[in-house]
Amino acid sequence: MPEGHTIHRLAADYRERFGGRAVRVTSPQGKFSDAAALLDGTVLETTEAHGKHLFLGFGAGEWVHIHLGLFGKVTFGGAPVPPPTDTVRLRLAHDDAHVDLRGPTACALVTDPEKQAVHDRLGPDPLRDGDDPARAWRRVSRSRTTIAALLMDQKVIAGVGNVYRAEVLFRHGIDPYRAGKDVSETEWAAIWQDLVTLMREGVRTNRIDTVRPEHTPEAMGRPPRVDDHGGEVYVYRRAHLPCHICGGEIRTADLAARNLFWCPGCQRR
DNA sequence: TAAGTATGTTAAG
DNA sequence: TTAACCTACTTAC
Repeated sequence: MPEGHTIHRLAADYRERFGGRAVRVTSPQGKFSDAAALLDGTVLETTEAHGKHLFLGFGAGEWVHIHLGLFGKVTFGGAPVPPPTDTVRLRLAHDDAHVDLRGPTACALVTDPEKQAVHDRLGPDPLRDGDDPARAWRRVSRSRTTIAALLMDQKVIAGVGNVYRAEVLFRHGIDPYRAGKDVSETEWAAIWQDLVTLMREGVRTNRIDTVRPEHTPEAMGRPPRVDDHGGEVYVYRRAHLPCHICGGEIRTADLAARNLFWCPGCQRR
């Protein structure tokens, strides 16, 4: 379930479990077999995440560039290593553990310059120390595109997906259809800082929780949420349900082929 | 068994 | 704007 927090968490998990060790590299499904053969038996030196892109560094300028897309999944497991199922694109293993990658949009061996080209086309990432929100602000403040679309544009800001997009706009009371140029610099600074906090928490817990303590089901005497997407949220996938704060009906719409959710009562144009 | 859905992206028209 | 790609799970028939 991949937004940026998932990928940063994966970078840490791959590094912790396989970093600094020689690993067996295979591609049971076959689409990565040639590259897997080249890497087999070499040491995983480092890992890195930028937005939703994951890089596994095998030294000598050899990187595996992974993008999970909508369906990709990574599962870690221990030893003994079980026989792989036929959808495993990439398996790393050593004597104590293994990890399987299934269904990624991208899994390719790339060089340093090719990796750099990926960084160059991504905007600043709230989860990368030192990334500059002003770079994103320059684009947002000059754009007639909606803030909802801009938050999903990885060239503008890297790592935000459909859940963080909907939730951060709700938390700041901003209507998703407001144009970027009509968002104030103060509002943008607050959105960025909030994303830093929310996404760091997401890396820690491996899920997306955006509801403030005073609005949780327990605090408000509501029944627990039924939806199974993992975290506690205000509007994501809550179409036609009452808003936790104003009680009005949460709306949903298609925006650039993705589901948008917002509360017209709490979010202002 | 088939259809529908999902926290994503790219390329073609 | 649409289709294509990748997987797994749920629901309908």
